[in-house]
Amino acid sequence: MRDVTIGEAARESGVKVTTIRFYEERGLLSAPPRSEGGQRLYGAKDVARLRFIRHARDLGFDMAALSDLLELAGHPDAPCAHADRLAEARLEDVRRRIAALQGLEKELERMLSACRSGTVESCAVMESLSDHAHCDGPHDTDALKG
Amino acid sequence: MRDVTIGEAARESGVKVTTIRFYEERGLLSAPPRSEGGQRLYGAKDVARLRFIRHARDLGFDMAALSDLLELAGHPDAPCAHADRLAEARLEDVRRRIAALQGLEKELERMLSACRSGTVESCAVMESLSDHAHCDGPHDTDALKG
DNA sequence: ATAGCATCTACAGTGACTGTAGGGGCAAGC
DNA sequence: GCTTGCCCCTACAGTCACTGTAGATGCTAT
Repeated sequence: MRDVTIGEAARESGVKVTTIRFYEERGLLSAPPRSEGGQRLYGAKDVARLRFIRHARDLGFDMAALSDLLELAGHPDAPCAHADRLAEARLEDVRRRIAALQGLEKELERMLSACRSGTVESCAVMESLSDHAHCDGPHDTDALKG
Repeated sequence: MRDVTIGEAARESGVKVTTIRFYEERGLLSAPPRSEGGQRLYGAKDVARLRFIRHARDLGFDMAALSDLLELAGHPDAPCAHADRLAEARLEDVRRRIAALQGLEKELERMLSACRSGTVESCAVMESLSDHAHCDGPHDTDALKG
């Protein structure tokens, strides 16, 4: 378990140097020992923890959930129901986001397919944005001009 | 075109009171006239502009794109190619996010379906997070934001 | 006149970083 | 030994698009 500098830990884990220091400040990572010159020295466990963090962040877990997950990781004998719940909450959130984005995709497609590259006045994109029929309330396209 | 207070403008447009003031500060909305008591007074055009802003924000346009769109809205004779490009960029971004999130959805589903509610040590969720095999490729962390 | 909500300004806080300024550490080449 | 050049250090400001707060004032209804 040789020690590596923050730069190498960054390269190995895929977490940026500044972000590693930020995680240390936020307590996601404990402060590592330092070299005589004051540089941080990381071992293999730290790098593994960084990779864990990065993977979880990539999956959309926020830092609060990450704290929980890292706490759990330190207690392998505990029941995993908690981790399970966190993952389920993530999955629900991801599905909600997908549904919302697919709605946007449809609306943007509709806007673009109707665009005839004329002037702004008759542009479907602008009309679409002025038209709040898909949100709520009345619309008044003319009121925006001038 | 009767004038309304910020509260009513908020109700009619669906943009919160504080957010309206924030937009004014950022120049998305020009400073409206005031009542004798110093309260902001909005006309129908302002409310329409707020609805336009809200709709565009809902569709994921950021404030820089919004400035462009609002500028365009003021020049109805200009060609609409610019608005078109903005919408296309939005659509591409939305599709990238959807693809990224569907990847996450699959991974989370896999994690959860393998979880036997045992201990953390054998929990598929934790294993999955520790295992970086599924995430070596280039990453699009942005896909998770917003 | 009073109650009670709406509005005002000004500023701090959010999440998860990113960027900058101004310095010091460290290995290689001269 | 000295310089070059990259890596690292701390501390703090900036990002985005708001949200929240405090304390004062305006407006409306009773």
